[in-house]
Amino acid sequence: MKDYPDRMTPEQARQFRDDVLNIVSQIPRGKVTTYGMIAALAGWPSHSRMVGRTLRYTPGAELLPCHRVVNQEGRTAPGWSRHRYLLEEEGVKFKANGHVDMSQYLWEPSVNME
DNA sequence: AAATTGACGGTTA
DNA sequence: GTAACCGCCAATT
Repeated sequence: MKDYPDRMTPEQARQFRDDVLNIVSQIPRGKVTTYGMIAALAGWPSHSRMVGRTLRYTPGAELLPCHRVVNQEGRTAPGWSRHRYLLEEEGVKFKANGHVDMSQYLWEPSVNME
């Protein structure tokens, strides 16, 4: 059963975009979060791909700590070599398999939004 | 309108 | 660890 609309209204799309950018900007230094987490916080679970899309194609995402967003596996973004470097610069350690140690660096989002 | 494409998530082998 | 699928959904072809 889909508990979501078939298609986002432009208004919802705008809201979603704003929420995503807002959430990303709140990730503390040295911590990371996941695409799915952000999507859920924005009120649209299962829109994890849209989060990545937003970060990739939204001009100004470079001003945000978008490097603190990784997938749930702890892997860095494909085709973005700097990603890992930027995280290591903040003290985030990577496991031997090249993934972020999520159990240690995953950001526990604060519940005070809306 | 149908198929393909992703800065994804999850399961199975 | 890798690889192959499947589900997801807006954008693109």
